[in-house]
Amino acid sequence: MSDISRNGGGPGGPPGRIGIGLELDSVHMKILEVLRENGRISVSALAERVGISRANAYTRFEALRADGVIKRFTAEIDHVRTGLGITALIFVTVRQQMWRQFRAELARMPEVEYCAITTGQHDAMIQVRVADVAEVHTMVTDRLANIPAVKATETVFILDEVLRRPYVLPSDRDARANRPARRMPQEAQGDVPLGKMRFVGAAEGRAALRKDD
Amino acid sequence: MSDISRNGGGPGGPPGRIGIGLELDSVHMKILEVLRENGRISVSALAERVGISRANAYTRFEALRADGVIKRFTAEIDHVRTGLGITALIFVTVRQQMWRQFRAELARMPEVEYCAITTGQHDAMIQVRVADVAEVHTMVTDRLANIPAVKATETVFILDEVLRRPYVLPSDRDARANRPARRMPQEAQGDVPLGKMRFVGAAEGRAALRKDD
DNA sequence: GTTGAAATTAGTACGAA
DNA sequence: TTCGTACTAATTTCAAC
Repeated sequence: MSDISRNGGGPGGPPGRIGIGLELDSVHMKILEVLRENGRISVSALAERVGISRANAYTRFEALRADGVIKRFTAEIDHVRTGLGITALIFVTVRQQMWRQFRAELARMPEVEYCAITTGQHDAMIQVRVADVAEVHTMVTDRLANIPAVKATETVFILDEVLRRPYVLPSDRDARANRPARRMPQEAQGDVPLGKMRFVGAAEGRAALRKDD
Repeated sequence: MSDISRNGGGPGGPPGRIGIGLELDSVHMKILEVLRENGRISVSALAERVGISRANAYTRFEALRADGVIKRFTAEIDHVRTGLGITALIFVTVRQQMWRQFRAELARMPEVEYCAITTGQHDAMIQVRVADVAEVHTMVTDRLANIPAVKATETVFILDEVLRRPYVLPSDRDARANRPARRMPQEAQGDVPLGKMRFVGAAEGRAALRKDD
């Protein structure tokens, strides 16, 4: 239970100050802005682009790393070029109180790139990358369906990945034209059909069962 | 139209050889394996871990970059720590022949981290990161719903991100116990209810409308 | 494709503002 | 805290093999 409970639970408190870690100021954010675009930039060049001294850049860089704000540095690669040109999303309905088993099985599936627990009709969404559509078929029928924790699945293919930002920062939002003021935060959490929108609420009591089966 | 049409369209041809770029051998793959875990490793250290000379590592590293196999280096950061602790998935139904407009509007939404065009009930899935649930509400009702290209949306919240691998490589799959042989690749593309599985096919003719509205 | 040596740059330590 | 500088270690580049 990382996201909603820790930050979305209460409307109070400014964003950016969660937990006991270091406070993030605008300089930290600038550093992150540079590093998301170029994760291999030298600390010297980073200091120059952010407008601080090298020593300061080293200190802050290390602090961000040590504090877990920066989780890791990675390379984005072209999956088609490596032979994994097929991407699929598999929405999984998990049997209650079998989450632990589901997680354990996930760890044994290397073709799974991403897995998130969601509200709505299904319980989890996993993203897989494989070489051809037959492998998706095999994966869903032979591997996923054989996990007792899996009650049902629904698969869709990704035809194109239109956009992938390294990650989003609060500063991006501020750069936008209309900064929306917060309003009625409670209403948005239930089933609220508003015009074209449709929110899908979580099943009863599921939220409490996430981390520990 | 990047993924399915280029690799999944025909069953022939070995994976890993798509397009006219450089051929990727096992050494290239080893390099990618290292770089996905540590995007900031020096080329010298990389050479040592892969078991090749420095000069060779530099050549291959540069080739992978120039050829686009490595698209960029980035930092993975803790979104909760930066104040964007709420993650939501918005499934969008797009009005036919308005894809170009939809893409243009997406580019103007900095809170969108990822967008993929999918088969199935909806046309696209976008992932957004914001500070609180109210912002999701505002975004869907005020911004997305006002785009003429958007016919309908369905929103779910991400309660927990269980797993995020930097990316998947074919070598991961080979490390698995049971390597599945390909079989009936055609059947997997349609609506084939098989036991617990349910494939959701694409709407008619939508595949052809992806890149160019 | 590899090795080794020169030039450059990165990382560290420490005193001053 | 942050900056500036000097010092040490490592990396990158480039040459010959």
